Amino acid sequence: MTVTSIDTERPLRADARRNRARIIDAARELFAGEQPNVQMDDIARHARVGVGTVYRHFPDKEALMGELVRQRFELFNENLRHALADEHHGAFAALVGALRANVASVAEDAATRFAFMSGGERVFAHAASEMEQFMLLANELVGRAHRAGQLRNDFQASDIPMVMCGICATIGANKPDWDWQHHLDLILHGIQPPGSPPD
Amino acid sequence: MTVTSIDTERPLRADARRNRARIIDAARELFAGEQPNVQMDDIARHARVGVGTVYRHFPDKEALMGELVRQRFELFNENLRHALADEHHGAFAALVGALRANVASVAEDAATRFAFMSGGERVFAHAASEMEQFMLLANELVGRAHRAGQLRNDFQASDIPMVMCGICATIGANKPDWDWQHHLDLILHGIQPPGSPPD
DNA sequence: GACTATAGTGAACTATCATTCCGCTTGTCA
DNA sequence: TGACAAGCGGAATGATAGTTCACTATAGTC
Repeated sequence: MTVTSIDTERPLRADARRNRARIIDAARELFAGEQPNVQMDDIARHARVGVGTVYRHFPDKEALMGELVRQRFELFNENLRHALADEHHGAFAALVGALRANVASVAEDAATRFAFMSGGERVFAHAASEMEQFMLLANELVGRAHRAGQLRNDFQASDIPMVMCGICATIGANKPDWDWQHHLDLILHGIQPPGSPPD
Repeated sequence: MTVTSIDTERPLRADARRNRARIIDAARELFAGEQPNVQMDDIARHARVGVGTVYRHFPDKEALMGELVRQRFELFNENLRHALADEHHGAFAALVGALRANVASVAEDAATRFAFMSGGERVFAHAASEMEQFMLLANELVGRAHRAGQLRNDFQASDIPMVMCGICATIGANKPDWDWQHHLDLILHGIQPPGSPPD
């Protein structure tokens, strides 16, 4: 929980702040799109900015992708917190809801999918603290479902990113007859305890 | 089922036949290894052959990878045929056995994993007939398990490559605390009908 | 309005790899 | 054992894409 930014450092100039946001938005949009290979020049052009400006804000491509991943993990964490706050449904339903939301979220973010699939240590490093938070929340959610007897004994919090990685691959393969919702459903069935009632 | 090779074409010269095999072996070994980016030069060097020789045998890198994928699918198909021939176990157990064998097989073949994950139409095209065969066998195996009431209604043969793709991603991510056997187990639990007895 | 630190620009540079090309080598067969 | 088609080698080529840098522009401040 250490704040790495020095408090004495000046705030960004107005135009720089604006451009930084545009770059991130452009990158997000392009990574959400069809083409698998998003290039720095593309991002710069789409943000209506020179490549040099992109490099002023991010030391390299991985850092930019890392920021996208970081922001995505913030969304993931919101989903997990929302599930933890849910009093109306059971512990398992809350977990399922969070997983569905996360998978839907990553479905529109090729950068994060890429990070999941490639191991991408460098990329993940930028999001280290959000990922740490993610695992804490996931542990909490999984623990609750276990205590309620609604989860297979051998399912752990660390299985969540693994399973998400698998579904990222299915999404990214972009095969018309591969239904990643269905893939997720199979897994959600699989993580219930043996002999669970039909759903 | 069309044979594209012309029967009148000459057999390869002895040295060429030997080199072709060495290239394929070298490629297989390198793709089985650690490094994610296998280059044509690497393959040539590892096969103790010039790059030009690699290109004499395969028009491009995708064709070489395609051959690896084709051979891997031959192994997959053997696994499926073996499962279909199995009289001693139930239909579900046979399916499970085949899936386990296939996943174990793909675990040592980054080229095929890559093909699964990237969609890789060009690569898969080389293995079209083996894949067709694969789907036929998979259909047969899945149909049998369905008829025995041992499989979720919504699980189809086309889910098999999808699920394998997901596990390929888990394997390829190469994270120490991600256990792809466990990933497969979760899915195998998930494809049983609701309310199945504990296993 | 002038000053200057901060920011922006994009052509040029660089690294990485797949792929080609052509002179040389070697199986094969009469 | 010659002839020569088939095969080989690997430096050179080309394409792609990330990154740099010398220069220009401008927001913030007095």
